[in-house]
Amino acid sequence: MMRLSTKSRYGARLMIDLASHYGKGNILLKDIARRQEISVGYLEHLLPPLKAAGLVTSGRGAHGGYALAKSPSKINLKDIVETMEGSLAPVRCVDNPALCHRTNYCITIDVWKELKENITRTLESITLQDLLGRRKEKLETSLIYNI
Amino acid sequence: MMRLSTKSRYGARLMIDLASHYGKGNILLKDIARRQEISVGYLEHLLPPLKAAGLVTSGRGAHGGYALAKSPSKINLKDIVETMEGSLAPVRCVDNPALCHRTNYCITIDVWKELKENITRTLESITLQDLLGRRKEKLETSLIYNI
DNA sequence: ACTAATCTTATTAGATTAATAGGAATTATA
DNA sequence: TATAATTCCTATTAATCTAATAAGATTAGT
Repeated sequence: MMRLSTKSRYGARLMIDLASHYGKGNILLKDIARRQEISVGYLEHLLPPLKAAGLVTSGRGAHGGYALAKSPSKINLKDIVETMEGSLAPVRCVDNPALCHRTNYCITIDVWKELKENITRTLESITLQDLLGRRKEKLETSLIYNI
Repeated sequence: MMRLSTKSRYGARLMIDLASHYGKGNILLKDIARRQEISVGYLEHLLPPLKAAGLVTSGRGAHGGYALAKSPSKINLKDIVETMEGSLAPVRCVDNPALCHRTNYCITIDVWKELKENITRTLESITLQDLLGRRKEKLETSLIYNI
């Protein structure tokens, strides 16, 4: 069904949460879990790859927790989704043409490549900073209309 | 992993095959299966939804087979992939916001909507006719360079 | 030492996907 | 009208992937 895994969905929310506390030191998984309604145990799976990708830093023990490794304006959704999914290719052969012996005369592979590039560009164009701005906006309009 | 199912991949190849025989009457699954290296049994699963979507017509019994319901220039990849996948939404809540109680203040849902629209536009822009043209081109350049 | 946190690995259950199999229904034609 | 060739339909299986939990090891401040 060409669906993002929950790793990506939760990963995005996790990173937005970290972004909204950027500059305030290490943030506890426990607190993120409460705010985002995701179990600590599940969050624990999301962080190692994000750390390996250089998107977050961590500290262990007391005063431990997580923080963004760089400013929210320097991290975009492509960074996050790509590390969570492993690849943005909608079809395996796009990353590894050797998988299919038809690659040489197959035209659909070119289309799937275009689709991947398009998805990549779209996600690249949205930074965590943008998302914080959007949230503020959404919150304000919902306050106006929902009270 | 945000992958297209093989239904979409095979569906695209099936439809290109039909497009390349457009106007020549009904085409046998047996022949498509041979040319595309897909089992007849599997192809049989792909066709009912394509037929329901008004993209192909079929005839049973002797002289039976399948044909495009309209010209290759009038069918695009969005038509095909959407009927094969059921939806192009990368996240369920995009099609059905009621699934998640956070929809009202969630910002990521807006991003996933944008992603869906982007994927839709990309696939819409490529018709079966375009793909036939590309194949011709690819074949010619491969003849030049691979002999 | 104690406590609170991240880190690591294993396991389970569930959902989805891919593919096959077998037979029913249909239709031109000999 | 029998036959052969085809689409159509339903069930089943096997494999893969995903989501989520659990339990303990490691680390670091107090």
